[in-house]
Amino acid sequence: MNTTKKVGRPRSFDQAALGERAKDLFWARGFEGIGLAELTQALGVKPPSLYAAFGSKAGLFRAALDAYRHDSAEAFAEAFTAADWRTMVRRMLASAARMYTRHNDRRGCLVLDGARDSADQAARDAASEVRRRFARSMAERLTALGAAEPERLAETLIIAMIGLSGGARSGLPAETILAAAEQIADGLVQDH
Amino acid sequence: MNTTKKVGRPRSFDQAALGERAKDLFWARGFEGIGLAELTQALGVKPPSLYAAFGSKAGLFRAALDAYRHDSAEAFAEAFTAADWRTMVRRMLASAARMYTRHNDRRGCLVLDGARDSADQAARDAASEVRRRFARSMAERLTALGAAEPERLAETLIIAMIGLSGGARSGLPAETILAAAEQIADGLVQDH
DNA sequence: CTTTTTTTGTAGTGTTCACTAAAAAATTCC
DNA sequence: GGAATTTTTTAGTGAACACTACAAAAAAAG
Repeated sequence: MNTTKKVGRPRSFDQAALGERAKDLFWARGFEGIGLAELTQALGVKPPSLYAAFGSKAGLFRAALDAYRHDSAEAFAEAFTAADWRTMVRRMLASAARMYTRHNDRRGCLVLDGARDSADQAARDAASEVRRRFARSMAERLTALGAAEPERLAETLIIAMIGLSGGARSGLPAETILAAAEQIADGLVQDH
Repeated sequence: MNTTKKVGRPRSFDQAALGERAKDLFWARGFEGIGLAELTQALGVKPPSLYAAFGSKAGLFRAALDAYRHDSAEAFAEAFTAADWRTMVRRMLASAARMYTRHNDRRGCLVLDGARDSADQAARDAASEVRRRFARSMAERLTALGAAEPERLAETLIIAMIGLSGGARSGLPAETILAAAEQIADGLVQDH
C-alpha cells in the first residue's frame, strides 16, 4: 500500500509540518492567546484549508500536542531509563525545569499550561488526555523501580511540574526554576 | 470627618460588598472565564453603574483581589506566626492546600491562577503585584526565622503553591493536593 | 417648586473571535 | 479535451466581548 495519488487539486502544504509549527505558536502563546487570523498568517495557510485539514482550532491544537509529545519524550528519556526511582525523580524534575526554560519564547509546558483556562472543551480535553497518559507512564515506571506509593509520588511530581511550568511562564528566571526543581526533588528522594 | 452626604442620586449598592462578591465569581471562573453580562447579572448591577464605581473589568478584579487578600491573610496567619522556619514551611503549604481545595467551586488560588493567561494587562499586573508582595513577606519572615537562603526558599514555596493551585483547579481530588503539599513540605524542611 | 448633581436603566457601539459559503484553480480519469 | 474531484482563494457571517451615549430617576440645595 504505497501512497496512491488522489484525484483533485493537491494539498499545498505538509499537514505534519504544520502541526510542528503550530506547536511552537501554541507553546509560545497558549491556545487562547493566539487567534485564527495570526495563526493562519504565521502558517501561510488560509482558514478554509486549515479547517479542511484539521477540522477546528482544537484539531490543530491536537496536532501541535502530538508534535510536542515527541519533544517531551526526548527530554524525559534519560529520566525514564534511570536505574532507581530516586535518580528518576531527580532527572524528571531537572528535565522538566530545563525544558520549560530552554526557549525564551515558549516558556513552561504546552500540555500543562497550553489550554488550561480555555473555553474550548475539546482543547482542554486533548491536553488533559496527554497529561493523564504522562502521569500514568510515570507511575508505571516508578512502580517497576520499587518506589513506595508510586501513584501518589507520580501525582506529586505532576503537581511540582505544574508549579515549575507556571513559574517559568510567569517570568521567573531560569535559575530560579532550575533551583526549585532541584530543591523539591532533593526533598522528595529523602523522605522517610 | 464623618461621612458627609453627597448631593445627587445615592448609590444603590455597597462598593466593598460588590468586590467581595466579585471575588467569589472571579475565583470560581477566572478573570476571562466570566463575562460582563454574567457578572453584572450575578451582582445585580447594570454595566454603567459598575463602570462608574470600578472604572473597568480589571478595576472590579482589583477590588476582588483586595477582598481575597483578607481571606488569604487569615488562612496563612498560623504559618506566619510559626516559631521556626521548618514549621512555617510546613504550615504554609498545608494552609495553601487547604485553601485551594476547601470550596468545590472556587478551586485553586485567585492570585496565582485568576488572571494568568488573560489578555488584559491591568488584570495580570494586579495579580502579579499581589503575588510579588506575598513572596516578599514570606522571604522576610523566613529571614527573620533564620532559614538558609530565604529568598530562594520563598521562591520555591511560590512555585510549589502554583503547582498546588493548578492541580486543584485541574480537578485533582483534595486528598491528592493535601498529600502532595505535605510530601513537598516534608522534603523541603529535611534538606541538608 | 426649580435647579443642580449624581446614579440608574435602556439600548446600543465597535471589535475580535472562530468559522464558512461559494467560486476559482489545479489535478486525475475517461 | 471534457468531466469529475479536491483544494485554494475571496469575502464574508453570526456570536460574544468589553464598554458607553443618552435620557430618566432620585436625591440635595436654593
